[in-house]
Amino acid sequence: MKKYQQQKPSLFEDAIAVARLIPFGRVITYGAIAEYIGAKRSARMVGWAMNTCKGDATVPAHRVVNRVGLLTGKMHFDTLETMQALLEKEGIEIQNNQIQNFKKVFWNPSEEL
DNA sequence: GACATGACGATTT
DNA sequence: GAAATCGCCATGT
Repeated sequence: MKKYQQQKPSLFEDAIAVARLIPFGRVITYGAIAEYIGAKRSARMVGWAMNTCKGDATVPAHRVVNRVGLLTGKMHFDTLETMQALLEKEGIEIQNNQIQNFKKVFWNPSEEL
């Protein structure tokens, strides 16, 4: 069995849980998730969590980008265009692997959840 | 069992 | 103000 499925909620589970809550047409940063789950300095783990759950289609990892709106994790998808394509499908403008209206589409769980 | 690494971000020099 | 460094937790080797 996978270790991260432990009964005790870990940063990974929480990070994944938050990622699952990202509404359509919105994005969030690794740091925001980390901060929301109480692991401000663990933005890395959020990305790692996405990697572990990358086989899980219920986790919209494409809506998670780094703090500047850069699609840093696109290389972990099936193809390099998968992530951007999904985001554009949701009405998010992307240019040069970077979200343009990042501030507008940014989803703050503390305010909107 | 120990060492190195990984979708990042903030702090310090 | 820019560059270098630390922190964080889990996974893979």
